[in-house]
Amino acid sequence: MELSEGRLKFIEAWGKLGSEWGINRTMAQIHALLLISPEALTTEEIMEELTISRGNTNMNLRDLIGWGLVEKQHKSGERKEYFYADKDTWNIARQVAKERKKRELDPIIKLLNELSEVKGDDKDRNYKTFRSSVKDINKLAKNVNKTLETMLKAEESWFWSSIFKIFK
Amino acid sequence: MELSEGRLKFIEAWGKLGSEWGINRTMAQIHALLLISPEALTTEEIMEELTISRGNTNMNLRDLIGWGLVEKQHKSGERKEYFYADKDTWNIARQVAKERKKRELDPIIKLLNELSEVKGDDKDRNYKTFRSSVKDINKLAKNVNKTLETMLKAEESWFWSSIFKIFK
DNA sequence: TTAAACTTTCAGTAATTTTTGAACTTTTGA
DNA sequence: TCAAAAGTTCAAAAATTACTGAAAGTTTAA
Repeated sequence: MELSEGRLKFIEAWGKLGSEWGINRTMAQIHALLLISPEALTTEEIMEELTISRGNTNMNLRDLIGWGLVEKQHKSGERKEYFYADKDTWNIARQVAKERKKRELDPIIKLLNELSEVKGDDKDRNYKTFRSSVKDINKLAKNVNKTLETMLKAEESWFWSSIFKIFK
Repeated sequence: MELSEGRLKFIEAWGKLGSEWGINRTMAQIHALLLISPEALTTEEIMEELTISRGNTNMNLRDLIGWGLVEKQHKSGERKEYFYADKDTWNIARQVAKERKKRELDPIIKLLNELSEVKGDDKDRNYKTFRSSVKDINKLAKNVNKTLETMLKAEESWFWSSIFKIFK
């Protein structure tokens, strides 16, 4: 396979994977493009490479920066902004985990705690099942949460940092 | 909070969570409803509770069965089919991991292996970055894959089964 | 074999999400 | 201070995804 074909396939696959996990396809594609680009790119270059509009490019780049996956760079003597993606897979995974935890896990734990307080009749089977399901999911969510928190500050833990070395 | 309100919030939240992770909202809501229902429910009951059409209910139930999260039940003397969800959170997580691995991870690993074969000029910076990114992601994907495989047959491993007891 | 009870399918419609592009804002250098 | 170049915004359009409902299919019992 040629490089140019490989690049296209990579971008396409990364976009598809993103959309299967609730991430905007274009955003994932821009990320993919930056991942395989040695130098930082301009908005123009991204627009052209992926044939998408200026507005779309701009918005998705901001989102990627918001996710901590891409950073703006300025070259001295130039007005233009350049965009660069961190290529360390472990950092990428870390960032994504961190963001999704904040955006999704934290709110769901908050809700589950509220739902644990629901009052009802202990003889009501609906009530018993509700309580039991909420309790179990809550427990799982809290464990995942605790694990993520530990992972996200792995440096401090000899246990996790040795586990992670296996992955690196 | 009252039970009826809690049930609605739970269903809503599960649906939202699903959609954030690339799972059809209605499918997640049906799953949520079954999770908090002590008895298996009929199509009619689900339709009514969630105010969705028969066709929608039927298709999403099939998908849930396909994901291994819901099972059909038959009550003797009755024509109707009843649907029941496994309420063990660990089984749910397991099933989801198993299915997503099969549907998404396996194909991406296949592609990454192909992309590892891309030929090019070692002096080309684009080529070098491409190779390096593909290689790193491939490594991560394979490690995740191996870990999932181990987890999915956790019973056989004293190490993982003791880790999992923490989560249960 | 018929009919009632239930399930499945899918073309058309509706809802949601994403993208465009042109107007607007900001920055910079002359 | 101005105009060119770059960056941002967002209403409307396009694309995608999900849902409905009615017709077709299946199963069961008499």
